[in-house]
Amino acid sequence: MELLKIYKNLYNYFGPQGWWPLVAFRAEPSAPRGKPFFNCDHQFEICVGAILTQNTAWKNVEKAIANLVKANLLTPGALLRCGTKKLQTCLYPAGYFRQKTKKLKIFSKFLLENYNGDLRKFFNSQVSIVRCQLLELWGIGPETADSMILYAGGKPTFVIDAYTRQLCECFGLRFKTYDEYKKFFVHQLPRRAKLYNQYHALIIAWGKLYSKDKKAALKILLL
DNA sequence: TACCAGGTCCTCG
DNA sequence: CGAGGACATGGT
Repeated sequence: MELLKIYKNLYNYFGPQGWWPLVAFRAEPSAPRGKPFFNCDHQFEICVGAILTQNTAWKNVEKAIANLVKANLLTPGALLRCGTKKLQTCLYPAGYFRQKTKKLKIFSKFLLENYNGDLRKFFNSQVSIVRCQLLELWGIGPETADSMILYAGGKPTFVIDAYTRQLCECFGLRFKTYDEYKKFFVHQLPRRAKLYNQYHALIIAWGKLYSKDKKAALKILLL
């Protein structure tokens, strides 16, 4: 299973994937040197999206984020101050709305208390520390933490999700833990955020196809 | 009508 | 540890 070759096959088929699908703020089209440009607001939206999309279709997450925007709640301070009932109503379409309300509150509180709500400051800390801090928070597991670090922080951390495991499974590969999957990928790929970002996004595109048309999806891998 | 979607936490053996 | 269940809505 040659990961770079698979990457190329996926890239050739699906083409370059967009940056994290922002709802409230569009990413700047004229980013310098192809680097994604985002500010604190983008970063926070990405983190919120990462939590809301846990085991949930992105379509439903979009509705919830749109509600947050309309209610002017897309900052750590506003989320923390917002009443639980009101926040639950906003998050309702994303499912697990009681749990997710709690998760967003806890995450916002953490950011405010430790980084004054400044996402840039947070992600500029050492990656291993950022990851540990995220994992200590209730409601944030390894995938959500890595998504935040990669997509909001722009740091090279490979994200493993259900589709990634599914792809490995196609090659008869199965590991026990999240970290074992991660090692398998990072040991074989150049350590670059851009690559990790595209690769993960491509795997998602592939996974969605796979769920509809296994044959077509398998064919792409084996080109 | 069931089953699943870019997981995580809790409980029980 | 590891399996099994709970959490919840919306699309197919």
